[in-house]
Amino acid sequence: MTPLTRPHIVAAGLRLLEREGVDGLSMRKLADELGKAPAAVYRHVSDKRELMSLLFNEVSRRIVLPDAGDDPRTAIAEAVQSAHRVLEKHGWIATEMLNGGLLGATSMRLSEFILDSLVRDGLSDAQAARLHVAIWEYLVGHLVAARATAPGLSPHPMAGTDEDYPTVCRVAPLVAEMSDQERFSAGLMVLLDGAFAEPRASHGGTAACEEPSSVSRSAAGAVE
Amino acid sequence: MTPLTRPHIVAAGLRLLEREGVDGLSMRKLADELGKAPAAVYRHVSDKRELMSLLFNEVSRRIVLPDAGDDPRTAIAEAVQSAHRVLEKHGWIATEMLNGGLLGATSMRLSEFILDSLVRDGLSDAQAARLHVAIWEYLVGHLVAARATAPGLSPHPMAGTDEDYPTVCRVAPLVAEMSDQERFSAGLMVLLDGAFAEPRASHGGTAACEEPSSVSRSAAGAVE
DNA sequence: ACCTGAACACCGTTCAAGT
DNA sequence: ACCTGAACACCGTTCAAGT
Repeated sequence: MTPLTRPHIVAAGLRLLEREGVDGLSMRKLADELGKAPAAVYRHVSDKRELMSLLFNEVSRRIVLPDAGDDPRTAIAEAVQSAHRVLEKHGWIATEMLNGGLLGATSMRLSEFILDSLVRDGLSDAQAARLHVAIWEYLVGHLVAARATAPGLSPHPMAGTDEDYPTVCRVAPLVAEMSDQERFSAGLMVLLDGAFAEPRASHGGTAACEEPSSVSRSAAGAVE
Repeated sequence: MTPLTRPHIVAAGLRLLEREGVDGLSMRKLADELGKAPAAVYRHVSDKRELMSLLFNEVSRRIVLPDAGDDPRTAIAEAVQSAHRVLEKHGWIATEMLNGGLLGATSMRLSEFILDSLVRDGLSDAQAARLHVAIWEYLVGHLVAARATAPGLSPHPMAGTDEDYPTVCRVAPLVAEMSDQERFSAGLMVLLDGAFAEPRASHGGTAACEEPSSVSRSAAGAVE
């Protein structure tokens, strides 16, 4: 009836994703959801890959960046944690992250924010670049790992773990007790601890240990 | 002719993966490679998911752990870098990491090694658990991100980046100059810097900054 | 036991043809 | 311009039947 538009397609895609999960989203079902023939979608979207990219962009638009002016360490922590909260709700993002193109448009906002904060704080371009990549990769890895460990997807029951891997067995319950948020924040804090312990390119003094290590806890607490 | 065995299947799977990539590996093509009907494979392997799990295990067997006795920071760096080198060669591992089960059997060796090293060094179980998860997630994230950024998969050419994201544009070339190994090591070192700057549960003194920060470089150099 | 043939219920994508 | 019908070249998985 009414002609198809990209916004319609994106909305229907997200609806389908929410209702049936990643495996429930096919070009055919999408067309069905829109009341059209499968081929009709291809007039407006060149590819399934492009479709997923549009969906990712729509979701990542909801990442909120804190006001500039905060201490850069806290600001970065808040921004990345916001990204985590937004993306974590959509399991399919981890799945589609591998197809490339997802790292495109909207996530640039986050990248710019992180890099800018780091450079403002006195890191060299090279240091900032390295750290930014590390943070991004950690976020991606956490999303993927959380997905792989998700209930119902637990790895095959493994034999003889107790004798062969005593430390793993002793420590594993501790990890299970932590919420996903806690796990993510803990790792992010270690990463930021490492980054902000590095010597600055040009700042106050030589200052390798300029902040007490309790900052890691307070920065985490500010967001929770 | 000769009856099928799981080792035969695994070997054929890896052959196919190497020759044609992830998309070239289907149950049907695998059966073809083995000279059997598609259904024959299901006598020996219950699932495609189980097949992928077997393949992952075969590959991750090649991860080499350093001799115990080294300084734990260096030991962990070497072990994780070995894992990186082994897994990085197989792009399909990132793709299949999401299906769960992959984190099962063989990768336990690496986990046990990391956790044991950390606990021996004086970290509490809880600290070790958190850090181990962070390291693992960083490794996964790097593999996935490297895959997504791989040549030929570059994100859609984005419009107007230069004005909207000046820092990203200035810094991006610096990242492109780094090899994959360098990128990975840089992030890993930041992570370990953060971890080993944390206060120990029970060790020598209070010792928050017990090592000079140049260690981050030397640990990386020891492996290259 | 081990395997085959044939089918079921799907995919993404294309393309001539319709309005 | 926008859409449909029908097809092409695939998937993973199952199951009765063969040897």
